[in-house]
Amino acid sequence: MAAQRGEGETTTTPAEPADRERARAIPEAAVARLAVYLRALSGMADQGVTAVSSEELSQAAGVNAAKLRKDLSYIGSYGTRGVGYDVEVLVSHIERILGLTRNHSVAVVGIGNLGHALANYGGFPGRGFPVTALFDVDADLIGIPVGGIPVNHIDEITAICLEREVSIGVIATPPPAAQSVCDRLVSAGVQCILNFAPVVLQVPDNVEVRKVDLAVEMQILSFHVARRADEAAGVSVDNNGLGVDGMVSRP
Amino acid sequence: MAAQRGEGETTTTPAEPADRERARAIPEAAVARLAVYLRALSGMADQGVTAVSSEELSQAAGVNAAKLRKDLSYIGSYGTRGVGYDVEVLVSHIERILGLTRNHSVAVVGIGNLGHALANYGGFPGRGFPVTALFDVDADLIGIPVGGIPVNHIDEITAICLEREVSIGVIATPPPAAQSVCDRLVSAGVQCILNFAPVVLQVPDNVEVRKVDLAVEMQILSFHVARRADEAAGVSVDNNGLGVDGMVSRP
DNA sequence: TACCGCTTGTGAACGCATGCACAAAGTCGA
DNA sequence: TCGACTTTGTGCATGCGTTCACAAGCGGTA
Ligand SMILES: NC(=O)c1ccc[n+]([C@@H]2O[C@H](COP(=O)([O-])OP(=O)(O)OC[C@H]3O[C@@H](n4cnc5c(N)ncnc54)[C@H](O)[C@@H]3O)[C@@H](O)[C@H]2O)c1
Ligand SMILES: NC(=O)c1ccc[n+]([C@@H]2O[C@H](COP(=O)([O-])OP(=O)(O)OC[C@H]3O[C@@H](n4cnc5c(N)ncnc54)[C@H](O)[C@@H]3O)[C@@H](O)[C@H]2O)c1
Repeated sequence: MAAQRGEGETTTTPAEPADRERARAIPEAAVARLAVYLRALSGMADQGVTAVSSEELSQAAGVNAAKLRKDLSYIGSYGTRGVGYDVEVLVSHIERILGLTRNHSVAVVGIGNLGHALANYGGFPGRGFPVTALFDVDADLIGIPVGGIPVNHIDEITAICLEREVSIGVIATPPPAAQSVCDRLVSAGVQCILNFAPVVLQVPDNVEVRKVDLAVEMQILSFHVARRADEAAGVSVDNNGLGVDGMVSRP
Repeated sequence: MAAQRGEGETTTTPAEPADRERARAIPEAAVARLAVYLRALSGMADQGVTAVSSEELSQAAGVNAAKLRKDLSYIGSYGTRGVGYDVEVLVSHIERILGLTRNHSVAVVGIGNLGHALANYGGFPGRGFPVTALFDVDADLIGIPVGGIPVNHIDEITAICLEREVSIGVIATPPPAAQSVCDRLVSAGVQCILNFAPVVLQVPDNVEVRKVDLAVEMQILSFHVARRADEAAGVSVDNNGLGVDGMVSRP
């Protein structure tokens, strides 16, 4: 990286990709891992560790060392060859890249089973994600404080989100309500949404949605159980199981 | 372990792509989507829809139609050209592939905020994932039923998991306890684990772990906020930049 | 029966992500 | 000061996953 010319990206620029697209220089997958590295590094810092090698950190994060180094290279060269990385320096750079240098106010919508757990969870505020607003439709809940924050009626969502500068909306309502809640959040200027409802949300291009779908997670696990069972049973391998008449010619 | 140079010829040819390895013919990413298709299809079936085209289904699942067809092709050819897919047929084939033809008993460990929400959640049993055991260390919780299941002490985990044939273990304990809980689950023969604790779990090869890490999800969203803000501010995309003094002014 | 329009299934191209291997670049001890 | 040793940063190859594009196949229709 030292003697590089002002080109920035070394790759042979292919034709003409939209300039704005250039922005996403860091692969999404790498971003997710950076968050994991950050947590491992924070833990180390708390224990007084000041330096770490890619080998050690990769172990703590459960990834390949080469991959870790490549991930870090996306954000710059902050290591010292022959030594490793300074924990604090790395922490601050990852925090900068992830946009953690400022707080991101969070609103939770749907204060049922899951909403209560989220609102009571102490792990977010400490990490720069203060929960500042809670919403529901249930009259019995309005005004009741959960995790120190009183629940507001969903109809106040626009005003309150703007006022409290909510940047992340969490949807924990029943599936049928999810899309409408999502629309309201978007109208209120919220551009990031974390969705727990098992529904595919429709949003404008400028809004980022991430979903946490426990049923899907379980089903993926189930798939692996089934595959393992099949393997053990010696069922050679054709996904066409159910041989009934599914097997036709395949040259 | 820096590699010695004597091995120039290492090209590490895999020599022989093991035949049995052919088994994993279905990409993991596709498996996750199949679960989403399944949900969309179930919803359609409930509404009396009997046939669906790849275009319609892909829309409902929020993916590209070509990708959907390729995903479905991994499990066989069950569509009718010129017509589309029979909803029920597709449902049954996806269920078969995902191993949903039999129930998967679930145990939740750590009945705190999150554990309560999970235990009370009605969405799992209906989908073939009955929660059959709850564990905690807190004496005040032992014996109390949550979602209809009484909480047992963690020390009983092995006996109860074996007895109730638990195949999926959900970890919802504080981070420091997660690894030990995981080890206990594995000893009890549980081969699939869903982990909510922000910890990288160490497990044997024959155990499948999936993690749900809300802090990471939030940080990914934060990254996008930051990226958007940078873009809007016209900061040409250079991940270096060290904001400390870089923010002072923009050329 | 023969044709037509529609939708599937898939070969092939492309692009992203992973992992390897090694030169570059630094530290440390003598 | 020098050389040996350590660890980073990255070019490159490989493999996976996505997307495109279209022939094959099917139902409906004349
Ligand atoms: N609880 C879990 O462990 C769990 C697990 C997986 C998925 N989920 C999903 O998370 C969501 C919430 O689950 P839950 O168990 O907390 O459900 P819940 O029924 O306990 O809570 C839902 C809450 O949303 C409120 N609500 C309903 N409509 C609303 C609206 N239009 N605007 C605002 N609030 C509204 C209800 O008043 C209620 O308080 C569901 O979509 C569920 O499928 C939950
Ligand atoms: N609550 C949330 O919304 C949320 C969000 C993100 C992540 N998490 C993570 O999920 C986990 C649980 O969160 P929570 O808010 O429910 O915590 P909590 O403190 O409310 O509950 C933890 C429970 O685990 C039990 N426990 C502790 N040690 C145990 C052990 N060795 N064996 C069995 N049980 C044990 C405790 O008695 C307690 O009941 C934590 O790791 C947390 O970081 C929670």
